[in-house]
Amino acid sequence: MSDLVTRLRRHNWRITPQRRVIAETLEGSHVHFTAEQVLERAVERMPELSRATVYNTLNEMVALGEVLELALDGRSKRYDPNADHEHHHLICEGCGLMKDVHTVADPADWLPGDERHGFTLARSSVTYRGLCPDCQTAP
Amino acid sequence: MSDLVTRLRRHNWRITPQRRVIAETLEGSHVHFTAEQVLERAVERMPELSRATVYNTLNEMVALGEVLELALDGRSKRYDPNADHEHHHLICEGCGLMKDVHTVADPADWLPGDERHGFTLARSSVTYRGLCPDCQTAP
DNA sequence: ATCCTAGCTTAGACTGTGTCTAAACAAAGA
DNA sequence: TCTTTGTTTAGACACAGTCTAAGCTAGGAT
Ligand SMILES: [Mn+2]
Ligand SMILES: [Mn+2]
Ligand SMILES: [Zn+2]
Ligand SMILES: [Zn+2]
Repeated sequence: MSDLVTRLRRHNWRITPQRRVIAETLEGSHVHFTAEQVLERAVERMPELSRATVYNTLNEMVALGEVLELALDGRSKRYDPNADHEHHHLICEGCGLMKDVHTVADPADWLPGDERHGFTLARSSVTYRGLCPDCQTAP
Repeated sequence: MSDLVTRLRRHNWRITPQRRVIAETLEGSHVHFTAEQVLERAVERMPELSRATVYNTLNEMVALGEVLELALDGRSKRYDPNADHEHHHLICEGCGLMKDVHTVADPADWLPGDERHGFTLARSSVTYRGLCPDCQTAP
């Protein structure tokens, strides 16, 4: 049913009712929810669910590498269940709309050796900002 | 003296003593300070300087386009006086060290037309994460 | 079946980061 | 000088997220 739940189960991590609801909420139609948005929606299915559990669970899923944590503006972090598909983000500066996008090559290839300062590279992410079609016409 | 101050002056924006101290602090040897770090250091030169003025001034410099605001983790924003030189960032996941880096091409070229969802692109930024030389040996 | 233990969940207090407000202050122009 | 407009200030406030201490499971051992 939930692909994220099956990925999580592989880490032999206990799938409690709370964790299941949180994972399934996160994976729903719209992605890139904030923790508070996950709570809001998950509470509809499990009214006694607590804020602390949502934050704890999201942090654990990030630590397991099955969810991405996006800190793209200075506001709430956003959580992305799509951690098993390499992708980047395109954000509308007008309305905040966020789309997944795919680049034609690995951004790491665009960083020459003499710009790496002896670092080992683990991951790269690209953020594109602009205006969505709606915000171009009605600014 | 301070290149940032001369850039700011072009916007016919009043350079008050407070704003000068903030701009010069931001432009000092180490870049990518948080607002609190700017305050800490600026207060050494102007003890009566207030926290509100630091936040106000940094936001104004960002709005003028002369300072970049970086929200790369979920913690404090960082302020980058180097807004007139296109560059990206390489961050150590061990110690938080942040280096400026330059890519061999414009990241906008890596995003094909059919991945733009009708957006107009305004700016692109790449964040590379990994381990710095120190953190590789002493993890 | 019962007990034990480790892990999970909870409410609410707490912290860090940033914004807002209202009043005092400063500068520039008439 | 007087007026007007913009700037600075202290502190209250708001938001996002973490921590704590207590209670609650679930599963294993006996
Ligand atoms: Mn995504
Ligand atoms: Mn920089
Ligand atoms: Zn938009
Ligand atoms: Zn390091």
